Amino acid sequence: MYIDDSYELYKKLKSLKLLQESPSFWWPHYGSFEVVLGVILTQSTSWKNVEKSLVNLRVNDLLSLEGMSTCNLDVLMLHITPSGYYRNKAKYIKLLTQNIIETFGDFETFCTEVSREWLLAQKGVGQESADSILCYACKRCEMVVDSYTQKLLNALGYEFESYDELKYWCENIHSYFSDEELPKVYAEFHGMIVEYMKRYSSRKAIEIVF
DNA sequence: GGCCAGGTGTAAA
DNA sequence: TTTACACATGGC
Repeated sequence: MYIDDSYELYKKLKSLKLLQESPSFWWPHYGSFEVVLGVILTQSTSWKNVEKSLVNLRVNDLLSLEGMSTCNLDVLMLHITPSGYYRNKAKYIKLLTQNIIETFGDFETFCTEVSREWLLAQKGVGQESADSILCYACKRCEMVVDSYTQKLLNALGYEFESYDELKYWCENIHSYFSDEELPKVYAEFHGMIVEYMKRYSSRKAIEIVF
């Protein structure tokens, strides 16, 4: 099957009913501070391992901006050990949360005022993490693309030079939706791509559905 | 036992 | 500006 544009891909994935009907728009606790932590923790790491870390942080009452920014670094490393790269990730989380408080004061202000450039200037936050935070924590109008997106579109015959090129191809669906529904559409679009690839591409079978 | 996961920073070419 | 490598755990 040939896919003309991102809207067709979106509709196709939508018809597969890959996401559970829930108000969370794929990322658990969409729109909350917890998403920021998940974004860092899940870098090159399975979500199962991230959940272990999030449980550790939750039972120790550390799932807040203040809790994270003031937490002892060694304690933080211990809690997030299951997610791998724990030394780097602990440092990045601590710095990021401290900078959020220093620059924006609280999470709500952060969500409305933070820019992509500000996020990209933070250690441990690359393009995908910046967009993930904007899309899933701040409910902004930013599409996340990742290696799954890349692989899927390559399999469908597309080639992209850069992250941005791929992102803009995906964001082309914007003309089919209102500004109000767009953040959720992007959130769900990326979520559907990930779920699709996890299910069908694990070996070689992209053609199963397309 | 090897490979991969909801990537990023850094150093060297 | 690109490429190579380090960072690390747990599931399959």
